[in-house]
Amino acid sequence: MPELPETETIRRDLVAVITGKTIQELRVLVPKLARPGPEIFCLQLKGRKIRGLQRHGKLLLFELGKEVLLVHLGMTGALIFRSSEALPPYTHIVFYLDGGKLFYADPRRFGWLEVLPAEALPRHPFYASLGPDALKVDFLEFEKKISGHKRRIKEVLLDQRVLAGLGNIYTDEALFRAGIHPCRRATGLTPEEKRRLFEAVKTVLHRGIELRGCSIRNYVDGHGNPGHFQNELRVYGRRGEPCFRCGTPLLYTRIAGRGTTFCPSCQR
DNA sequence: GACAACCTGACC
DNA sequence: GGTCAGGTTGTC
Repeated sequence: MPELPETETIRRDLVAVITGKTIQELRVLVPKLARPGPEIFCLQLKGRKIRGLQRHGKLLLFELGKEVLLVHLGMTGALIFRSSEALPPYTHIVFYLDGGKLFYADPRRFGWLEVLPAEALPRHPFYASLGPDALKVDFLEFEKKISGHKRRIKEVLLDQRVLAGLGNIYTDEALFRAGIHPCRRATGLTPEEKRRLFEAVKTVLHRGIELRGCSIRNYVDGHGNPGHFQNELRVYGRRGEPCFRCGTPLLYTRIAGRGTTFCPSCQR
């Protein structure tokens, strides 16, 4: 579900309503999602004040003073703030704050939440493996990170160790806008193509945030409402349909285990 | 690299 | 019944 723009939309929604609030009580309904385990999870979080909410790639970081809470939304995770009791479907964890509730809902349960001491964050295996945030890199760093890989460019863009935040939708959309075939080797991209790709990545991510995320299936923002980027998709989910630019039927293939849609004529 | 695994649901 | 799905990890 959530790539960088969806995660950022949720972050902005939540910052406005939970900053300064205290976790008074919590309920864990699906133990395996609460790391390192449900007991420690509750013990460490109860009574903590939410000082801030950061994001790195697709990862959310709740700043709680001595502790930090990491939340990865996986494929279908959602964080929904409500003042009413109404439990969203597939709610697995509930945070009772002073003035509202924060629900973690996730039909497929691929997401996870983990509490750890703030000083241990730099050694956290997942956090430490992440490359720079895709929205924050400048061109020089972008070029440095994606160059030198023999792999196909789509694989490289999806690799969170290279850049953090791009997922399947925004990768396909960026490659289309840059006019680059997803099977091209990263090594073989010309400086001009890298520049176009950099600009395309920034454009789709910013536009995704502007439209509050892409709700094709499950995604909802921090208040449970869908986003609108799905109305601006040019290739993702359009296999077999005519390219908006040249009319050629869009092709579908599989790269790094992910469905990939592209225009064989516009993307070279 | 390709593929299965973790899960549940939607769609043909 | 089979296929596919905004992610990540671990195995041949």
